[in-house]
Amino acid sequence: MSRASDRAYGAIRSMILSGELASGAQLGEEALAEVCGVSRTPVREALRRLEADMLVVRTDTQRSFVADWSIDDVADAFELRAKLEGMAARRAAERMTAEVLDRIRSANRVIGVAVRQTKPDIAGFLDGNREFHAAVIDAAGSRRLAALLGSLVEQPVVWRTAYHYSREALNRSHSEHEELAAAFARGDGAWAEAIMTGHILRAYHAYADAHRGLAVPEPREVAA
Amino acid sequence: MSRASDRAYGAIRSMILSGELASGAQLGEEALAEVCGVSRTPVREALRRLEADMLVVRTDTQRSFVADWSIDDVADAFELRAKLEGMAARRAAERMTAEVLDRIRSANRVIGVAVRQTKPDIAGFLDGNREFHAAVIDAAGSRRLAALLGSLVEQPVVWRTAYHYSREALNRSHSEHEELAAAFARGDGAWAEAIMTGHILRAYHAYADAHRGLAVPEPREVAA
DNA sequence: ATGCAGAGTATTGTATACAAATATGGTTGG
DNA sequence: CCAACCATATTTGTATACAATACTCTGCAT
Repeated sequence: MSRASDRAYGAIRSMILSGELASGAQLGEEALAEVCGVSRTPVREALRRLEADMLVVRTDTQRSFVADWSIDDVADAFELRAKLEGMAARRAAERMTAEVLDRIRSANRVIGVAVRQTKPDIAGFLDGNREFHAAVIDAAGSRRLAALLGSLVEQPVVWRTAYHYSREALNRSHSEHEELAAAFARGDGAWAEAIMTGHILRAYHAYADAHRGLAVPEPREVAA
Repeated sequence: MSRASDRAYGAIRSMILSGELASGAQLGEEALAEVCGVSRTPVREALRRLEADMLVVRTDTQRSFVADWSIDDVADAFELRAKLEGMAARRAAERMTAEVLDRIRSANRVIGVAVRQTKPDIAGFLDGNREFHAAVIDAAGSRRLAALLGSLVEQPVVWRTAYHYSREALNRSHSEHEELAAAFARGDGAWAEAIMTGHILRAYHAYADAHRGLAVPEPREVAA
């Protein structure tokens, strides 16, 4: 069984990503320890990890809060992710193997099935998408690049917003994945990088479009 | 006064960067607590932070060791840094202010003085260099980008190797800084990005050249 | 009303004790 | 001689107690 600090980390993290713990909510160590059924020690460790993930911020007086992702923060994260995952795609293409290509194509099939439903299967789409991008990052073969991207892929609000994506956005995303797979098959690093970078930036715009259409509370300010 | 965990973090970090704690050395919590004059609790926190910085690795059985930076790891880190700091330079150029430009130019003067000594003042060069790059990263105005770059700029071995840089490498580095300042003054983001990316990659080659000339022990293997 | 001072409350930081897990070294059986 | 195994020593994980720090709310003075 996993360690208490891992369980606390996972529990708090998923509460943040799901929105159960809202932006700006204070994260008291005692209260979280209660919820997770452990002592403060593993909770403290979990909070520090989440802080490194930028899902949690601390004030200058050491109080922890759920990080507040303004629309600018999200744009910033996507811009960085576009650049870094572009690099990952190029490297992956340069060292592509049959096994990895299979993994990528099988992820694409999942996405294709999800997108073609009469009512698109968003959960399936997200699963396939996650697997596709994980495969690319693994194939890039850089622990460091993988670590940097780790803090950029999971963002609160963003995945939940996928449930409001337009069918056009979903179809375009799927065809871009196909195009990427083709570039990988040819070992065309420059092309893979260009497609991937554009793909992430378009994913951001799909998010921003869906986001604008929703009644989103203004992000409240949180101490630096 | 700073907190015990901060002192432990700084102490262990500088021991790693200076080489006092060599690659592959085991980092026992008890022993470090003794050295730092604190209990294990803050030491544990420091080790987790250093792990996030990738200066420390942990085995699958939770033992901590000083990370082993092979020449490939260093190349990888520089490649990422070149890309990200290129982004930072572009953003900085786009939002340049008179104050920031002053800060950058004053850092350049420090570099210029250090480089022009009959026997180059490497410590001064490194100080000016650090300040220059810190100013650019600050001016980019992205907390997230700054956080990602944080784990890439300080590398064990690398700075120590600067003491073996050739005069040509130092002069070229200085003139590149001047060229960057000029791009910033013009607000020329694309140019600043191009120069900065090349600048970092050349810094890597200066490192690799100096490194090859030294008697460097083969990196010993360390458990994953 | 507004701002400041102080006591009292709540929260975080550190040390320590003990439990759980892992490494080590020697012994035995093959 | 080697490998598997057990007892022991070492190391890490967690809980808890207490200290230090930060917050809050009241009352008072302006």
